[in-house]
Amino acid sequence: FPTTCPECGSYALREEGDAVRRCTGGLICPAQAVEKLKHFVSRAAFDIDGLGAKQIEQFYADGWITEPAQIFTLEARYGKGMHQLKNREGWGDKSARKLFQAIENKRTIPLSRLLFALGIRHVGESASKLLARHYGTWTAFEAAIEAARDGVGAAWDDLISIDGIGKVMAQSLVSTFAQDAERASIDRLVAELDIEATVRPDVGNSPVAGKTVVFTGTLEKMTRAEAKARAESLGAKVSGSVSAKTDILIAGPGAGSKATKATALGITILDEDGWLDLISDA
DNA sequence: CGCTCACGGGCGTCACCTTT
DNA sequence: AAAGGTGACGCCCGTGAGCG
Repeated sequence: FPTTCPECGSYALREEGDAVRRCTGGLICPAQAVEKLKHFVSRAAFDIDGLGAKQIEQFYADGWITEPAQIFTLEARYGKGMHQLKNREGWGDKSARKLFQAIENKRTIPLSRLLFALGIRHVGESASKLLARHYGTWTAFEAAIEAARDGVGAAWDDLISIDGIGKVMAQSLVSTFAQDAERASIDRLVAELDIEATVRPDVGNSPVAGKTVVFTGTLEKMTRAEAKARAESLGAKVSGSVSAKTDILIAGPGAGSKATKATALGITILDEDGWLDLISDA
């Protein structure tokens, strides 16, 4: 990407000696803006079919999409007329229609995905789920972050009381929402969306409630994402790495170092069927 | 029909945040 | 301070859609 940031004259990240400095240009930094957009459409975020890193770079370069909210106004702006999407090189009528449909499909989005998609420092997929579960709705979340702005008081204490959220992450959230330009961009996005509230899972008599589980290898009866969602809905914590705190490793064919480590640590290892048996009563 | 790209599935590393 | 875990990488592969 040829353009450099007018603030730092460089790309989003640069190294100075041992330190990695982060451009503070925010939204006026093209390198950051395009990376944020790529993150926005990535798998665990909005996951819009037909809109990947490559397309984002092109749309950004042409000024068609410069911030997330503009994804949702793309059809209104380029669905018809002289300069419409289906006339672009590499695009035909079919792919254009599919993209517009894929975008419409994601206009309704779970709160946790939206939070992750915002690309706030330190707030990844896991932290986004914690926040969504804690606050439930966008309205509640937004109000809480604003109320926590000064880093003191009940809202701040409540925020850092969430298991897995510390001061660094809390500060990152608060300062993002305190930046006017950033905040305005988020508001424009939210205005385009229908955000689904998060319901706390009813753990009930789940055999795996409170257990930490790790998946490795290939699952044959479900996808990773399905398996993870199922485990979480049963109150299990799904981690990506094996440690002494792991309760169960579910290992499919092709399992590698995680299975070795789990064996060394004496952790219960189940195959996919064993896992399905375990959770079948729940 | 060849090519490019999206996409899903996987592996591992490592800095660094949170918890103990 | 160490342990535990997350987040963000980079890398691999195979498959399938669809443009040209």
